[in-house]
Order: sequence, then structure tokens, then C-alpha cells
Amino acid sequence: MNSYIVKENIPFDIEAILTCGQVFRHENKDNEWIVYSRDKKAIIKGRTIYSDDIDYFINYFDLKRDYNKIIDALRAKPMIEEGLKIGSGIRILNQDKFEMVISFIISTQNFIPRIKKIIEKLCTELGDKKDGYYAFPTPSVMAKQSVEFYESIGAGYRAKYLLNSAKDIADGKIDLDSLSTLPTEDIAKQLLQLQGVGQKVADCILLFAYHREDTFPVDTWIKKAYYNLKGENAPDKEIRKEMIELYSPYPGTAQQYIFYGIRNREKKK
DNA sequence: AGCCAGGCCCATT
DNA sequence: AATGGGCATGGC
Repeated sequence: MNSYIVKENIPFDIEAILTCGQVFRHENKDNEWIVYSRDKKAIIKGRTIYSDDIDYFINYFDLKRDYNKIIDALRAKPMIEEGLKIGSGIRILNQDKFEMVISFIISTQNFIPRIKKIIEKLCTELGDKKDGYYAFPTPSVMAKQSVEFYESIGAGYRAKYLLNSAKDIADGKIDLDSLSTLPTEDIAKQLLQLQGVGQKVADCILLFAYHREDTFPVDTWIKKAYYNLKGENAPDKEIRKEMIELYSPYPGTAQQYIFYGIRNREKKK
């Protein structure tokens, strides 16, 4: 087990990072946070990260990026202040592409606690057994299951989406890794071919797995925030376009600050 | 108890 | 291209 200490001047709030809605496989025990990604595990206490693969998690936590610069650029913009007050230590994780595709297909029209449960069952049932936990399943293992299996873990009407998308990825019809070098809109076009992936899910994958800043996932919380700001609703497409322009060059990160801020406020009510 | 959730699919227009 | 109904399941 190796460790890495995040320097004091680097924004890093492990609770905010893990609970801001970008990742679903994490636990909290006392002052200890545990996060799983692919077949890997890290334990975080304060600013210290412990893992057998510390290099993976240095990239995972996006520790090479200058978030102070991003925060300074966003601070004065609308809706950001509230999120920053409690979530200035948020970082956009560099997560596994397949894991994000599957996780955010599950996320549609769903509650975060239930999303976590379904993903946990998915790993327990299909993932390789590691030391005290289970890896995220591979595309080929997921492609071999039945629709009934995905229903049995509680995926509901998303069951067939999970199976069909896993098949398309396992078959190489969509090659997630090879998309990395393409322009954001071209990646989106490919992702949208997967069943269960619409604009919002595609944006989440682009942001959390491909680390594309020029995206802005528009979900129910963002719509609430937008309504509060403007006093009227607008089609998702229009909100997305407006927000990308407003928060450029960091709309993706801005979205997380806003999401965290408004969701935290509503929870308190 | 009943509403609704980090939306998407599909039919209609 | 744009709109609207339907949707599995379970948390709140």
C-alpha cells in the first residue's frame, strides 16, 4: 500500500468530490473514505490517499490540473458562489469510460441511493473478486448476461439498455478508448448510438470519463437552478447551449459546483 | 399512500 | 425538428 499527500494549496475535499454526484462506488467509515474504480481501490483520510496503484489515483483525482485557476475564472459568474462555499474542493474525476457509460445509463430517472445499490449488485454479481471487494465487470462479461439478470439486480426498464450497450461495446461496434482523440461533439455522436444514452448521459460520460470541459449535463437539478436564475424554463438543449457559453472555458466544472450547491440546499429543506 | 427520481425511447405531428 | 406519453422500481 502506497500513499500520496495532496499539498495544502491544492483544492481537495474528499467528501465533496465523492458526494457531488459524479461517482457512485464509494463508502464512508468514520473519517475514512473508500472509493473504487475499475478493479482498483483507494482509501482517503483527509488529504492522504492510500492505494496499491497510487499513480492511477493521482490521475483519477485529476491532481495535475490547476483548480485554483478554474475557481478564479468561475467565481464571479452566476450560481457559482453557493456551490463554491461548500464545494470549493470538488475536482472532476478521471473515471473509467465503460464504468461511466453503464453507471449513467442506470442513473436515468433514478435516485442516487438506488443507483448506488444497483451498481453495487452489478459488481458483486459480475465483477472479479478482489481483496475484500469486487471489481467493476468487463464489457464481455456484461454482454453475456440476460435481460432478466439486469432486471434481477433492480435495473427496471433499463435492463435491456444495459445489455444492448454492453454488447455493442464488447463487440467493438463502439470503441470507447479510440474515441479519446476525437472532438467532443464527435465522441457524443458515437455515445448517443448506445441504447439508454441520451444527451444528458452522454454529457456526463464526456465530463467524467473523457474530461471534456465543453459539456454541460442538464438534469432536473440544473433545471431548478436555471429556473431560479431566469424565472422561466427553457428546453434542455437551449439551457445547455446558454450554460456552455456562460461558463466558458470551464462549463463542465462549473456544472458540478452548481449541481452540488443546489442539491445541498434542497437536501437541507 | 402517492409522488417522483442526475431521462430516454418511440410514436405523432 | 419538436413535442408528449410511457416507463420499472423503490426512496422519501
